[in-house]
Parts: sequence; structure tokens; C-alpha cells
Amino acid sequence: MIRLLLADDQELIRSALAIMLALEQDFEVVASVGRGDEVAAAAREHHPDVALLDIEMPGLDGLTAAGVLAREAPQCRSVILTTFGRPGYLRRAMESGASGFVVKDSPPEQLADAIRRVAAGERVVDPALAAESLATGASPLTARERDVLVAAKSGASVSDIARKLFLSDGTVRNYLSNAIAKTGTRNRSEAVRLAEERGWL
Amino acid sequence: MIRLLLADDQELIRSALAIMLALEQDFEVVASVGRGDEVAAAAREHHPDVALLDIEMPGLDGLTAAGVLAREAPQCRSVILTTFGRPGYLRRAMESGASGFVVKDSPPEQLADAIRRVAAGERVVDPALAAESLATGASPLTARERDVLVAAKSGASVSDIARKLFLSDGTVRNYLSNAIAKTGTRNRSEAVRLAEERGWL
DNA sequence: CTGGGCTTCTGACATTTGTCATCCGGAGCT
DNA sequence: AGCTCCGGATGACAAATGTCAGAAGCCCAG
Repeated sequence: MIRLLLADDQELIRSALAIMLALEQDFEVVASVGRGDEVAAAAREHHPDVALLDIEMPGLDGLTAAGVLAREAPQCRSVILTTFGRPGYLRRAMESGASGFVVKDSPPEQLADAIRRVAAGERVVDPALAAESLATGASPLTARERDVLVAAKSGASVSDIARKLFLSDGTVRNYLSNAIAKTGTRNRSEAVRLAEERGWL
Repeated sequence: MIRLLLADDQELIRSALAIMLALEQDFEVVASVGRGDEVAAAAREHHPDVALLDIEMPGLDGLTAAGVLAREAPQCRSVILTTFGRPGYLRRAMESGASGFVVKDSPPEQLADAIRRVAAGERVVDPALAAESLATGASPLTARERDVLVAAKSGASVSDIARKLFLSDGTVRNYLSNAIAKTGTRNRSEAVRLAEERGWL
């Protein structure tokens, strides 16, 4: 019997997944939470073998939650289950100690299969995604360049960003300029979009 | 017996929902598609009473699909089932002839309840969302202002937008300036974000 | 038919962005 | 000790963006 923990902020999806997975004879859903920061406590209480984590959750995102689990409940392996097959997410998931990565539009048997293999100690990754991940490669951005892009996401002006990061305006403009050059885009918004798509933020 | 059609691009979610809904004794899932442009054909073939439509789908979005259904298969009512509770989506859903609107993070009983009521001829809307929809009100943007914002979404420059819409650069700048003023924001990107959140695009 | 709103355009202007060259100090490597 | 790379900064310049006033045509409601 494989004990499962479900973490997804959308109740409807969480319940539906719980019901679907419970139909498999060797699965048992022992806990189900709607926030990333409830994952660790639930794992301590219910001792799941595998945690299914959505990335987008209030409180704590799934990638970070996987890292916390790896430290605090090492007997429980993590599978990231998410909408977006961003290559950068995959990389970060693996770095955070997750054992599996499944996108929400894969066929249902694939999820069950992934869970069984992860429970057995294997690492499982959507093959199409793995290929793309290798192709797009790691982020070319430095830490600061990333910070500036993140701050620019909401449409902030140069001086807004400068104030938020305690930098001078000119420095911010330089970082933005570098980021634009490295991403091969033509302005701030394009750079933000591309970096976000690639999972570099 | 209420006959259901499911349309959602994420296979996992679609299957999970199908299994969950099939557990209700008075529901029968008669069709399940992954693209908006397959909805009408499936409805013609399987005569569902209620169609559950996600908004984000390849081919044709759920809102437009609801409009098509209303014309081509009027005996089938539509329920929009989506991740985002954007007030503007609700308005557009109702204008396209949908009978219900449920967000994906509502509790599962609420979905079943909504389906039954819609099948019985009622209109059903998430109450919290309805309130917000009235509060934020209709879009203050003119058709052209909206066009320009849509074109600006991907980070295009003024002249890119101008070429795409067959306008002069100056005109585009005026529309952008108006849109920025009407949204009470401070630049293009903020205006785009806000308008998108409000469902004005 | 007159006024008002929307669309489209122009030109002028101030501000913001993006680019470039250059500089300094610290961390890390050889 | 030298070298290089990165973070941080300055100043200057060109290009893009945002603002404003004005003007013409169009359509619709009163």
C-alpha cells in the first residue's frame, strides 16, 4: 500500500485527484492540503510515502515544499505535479530534491505509474520535458539580473526597482540591459516574458 | 440522468473530474474532449444536457465555445469551470450564453450542485465572484484601446503594434496613453496587467 | 441637425529606457 | 602577487515612451 499526500490549492482538482487515485488498489490517500506551508506538518502526522505537490500554492510553492520535505521527512519522496512544463521548473524541482515531475496534461495512467516508480525509489521525469530542459539549458542570468527582472515583472519603473533593491537607478538600467542582451530580446517586457517561460525567475 | 460533456485541455484533470462526477448516481459523462473546437461536434454526437467548459483550451476558448454551443446545440447548457475568478470572465461568460460559472477551487459538492441546477434550467454563479464582478464594473476601455493593449501584451514596441493594427505610431501612443490614464496606472505594463486581471482584454 | 463620443492623424515636448565606456573594490583562481 | 569575473556605480547619449493640444471624419442619440 502506497500512502499518498496531496497538495494542490484548487479544491475541486484535489478532490478529483484523490478520488481517482483512491481507485487504484495499491494507493491510499492519507492527507490532502491546500497550502504549501501545511505540507510538512501533514507529512509528519500521516507518514506518507509519496507527496504530490502542485507548484502554484499559497503559503509556499511546491518546489520549496519539496525541499522542506527532503530535509524534514526524508522517508517521503516528492512528485511535482503541475500545469506548466517549464524546463526551469524541472531543473529546480530536481535540485530541491524531488523524485518525479509530471505535467497535468499527461494521461492518468502515467501519473499512477510515476507514483509507483517513485515509491520504489526511481526518479521519474516526463521525457519530452527532460529533452526540452536539456535543450534550453541553465539560466544565463546572474543573481542580480534575476532580481531585477523579478522586480520588473509587475510593471515597475527603473526607480521603483532601484528603491526596492537599494541600488542606484543606473545600476538597475545596466542589469536590465544585460538581461535583455542575454535573453536576446528587445525590451524589458519581452525579457521578463521569456525568462519566466524558461523558468529562470 | 444528467448527460455531461467535459472539455478541459489537461488530461489528468479531465479524467479525474470524469471519475469524480461519474460517482454521482444521477450523472453520466457521455463525452470528453481536450480542445475547444471539438466541443460542438461532440455535443452534436452525444447530446449532453450540460457541458463543463474550461476557459483555457487550444483551438477555441471555453467562453467562445459556450457561444457556439448556445447557437448550435441550444438544448445543451454550458457551465464554465475555470481556474481564474476574473470578474470580466464572468461577464463575458454570461454574455456568451453560459448558464453557470464555477471556479476550480470551490468545494466539489458545489460543482455537482451547480450542474444539477443548471440542468434544471437555473443560472448559477459563484456568489463571491458575482459581488466582485459588480464592484469592478464594466471595462472603461474603448474597442481600440483594448486592441492596442492586447497587442502590447507580449512586449511589442509602439511600431510593432502600429504595423499589426495598420495604424500610425502616434495613434498607437495616444491609445496607450488613454488606456494608462483610464486604468490609473503609470505605464504600459501596469496597464496591461491590470486590464488583464480585470478581464478587460 | 447638433452635440458628443470614438477613431484617426499630426507635431511638439518631457520623461523614461536602453546602450556604452569606464571605474572601483572584493572574491576566487593560478 | 597577478588576473579575471562579478557586483555596484557614474555619466553621456540615442531611442522609445508617455503627454498634450489640436484637427478631421464618422456615427449615433436627443
